[in-house]
Amino acid sequence: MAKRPPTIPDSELDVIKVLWDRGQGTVREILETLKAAGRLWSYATVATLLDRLETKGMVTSDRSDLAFIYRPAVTEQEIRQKREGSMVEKLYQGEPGLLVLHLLKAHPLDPKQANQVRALLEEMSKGTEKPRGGEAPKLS
Amino acid sequence: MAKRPPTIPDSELDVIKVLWDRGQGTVREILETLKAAGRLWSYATVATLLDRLETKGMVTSDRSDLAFIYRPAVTEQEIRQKREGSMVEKLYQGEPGLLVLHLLKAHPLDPKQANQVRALLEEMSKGTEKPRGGEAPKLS
DNA sequence: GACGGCATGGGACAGTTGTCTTAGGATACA
DNA sequence: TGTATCCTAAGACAACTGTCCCATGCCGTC
Repeated sequence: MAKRPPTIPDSELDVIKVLWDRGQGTVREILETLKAAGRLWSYATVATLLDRLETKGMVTSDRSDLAFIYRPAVTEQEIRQKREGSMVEKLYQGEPGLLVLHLLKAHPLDPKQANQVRALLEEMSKGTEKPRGGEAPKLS
Repeated sequence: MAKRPPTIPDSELDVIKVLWDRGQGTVREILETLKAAGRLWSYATVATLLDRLETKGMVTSDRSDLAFIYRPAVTEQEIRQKREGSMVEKLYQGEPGLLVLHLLKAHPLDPKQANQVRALLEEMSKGTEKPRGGEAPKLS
């Protein structure tokens, strides 16, 4: 039956995002933050989601006097990476370039971002022009 | 209870992708195509997935002498669009540009695609060169 | 006109997600 | 010390996913 690898469904994502933002938090703090953002969940719901995140190893908790304090155990970058990866693989034949193209066509960028993208491309092509420029493309 | 809006989970995606490729197909044809691609499912599994896709309105079927013939009722573009949209919203604060940037940083494009992207940007900026400053900075 | 195939319809079943209720322990303030 | 609070633990429950089994029906062939 090979358990499926752990994923972060949307509701859990909402929760861990709060942790990414604030660094840590108790159930109640997270609940309030979410409430402020329009996500009106019950206390128990948030607790359950944190629990599930913990069993998946996505957050850690440690007990303080009063309540458990949760902290993210994975970074937003990692999750983005993973999601992008699976999206590219599933819908773009494993070609990130296709996704980029598709995104650009579907939603024109505002000029500032367009420039950032251009700059990035510039830099990349510089790096690749005379290959082996020592990319260090590690950026997790 | 508010039924959740219909989504296409991964396994169904695998099935509808075959339909996008070949235009249409019977259960058996799809099964064989998938098998060739390494997805070894039972006949019943494929049938179930098609069934679910149909109740979601993602494919249509019509009976021929022998077997049902299925056809996609949504395009790959639409699904991509939807997935991109929710990804951008959930992980990139609704800013497609951020996703693009992130993708480029994480996976350097091969030169050909880089050029395509550049060209696209060029074209876009031509269209938007002296735009109205009104970006519509709507981001909830 | 009985048999072997392939098809459909229906259901099964465990694991995941979305959300919450409730019971029971610790805290805290009157 | 009693009562209001807040916390955790446990688990409920329906919908969705991933995968399949089986009963029953149509069809062509021997």
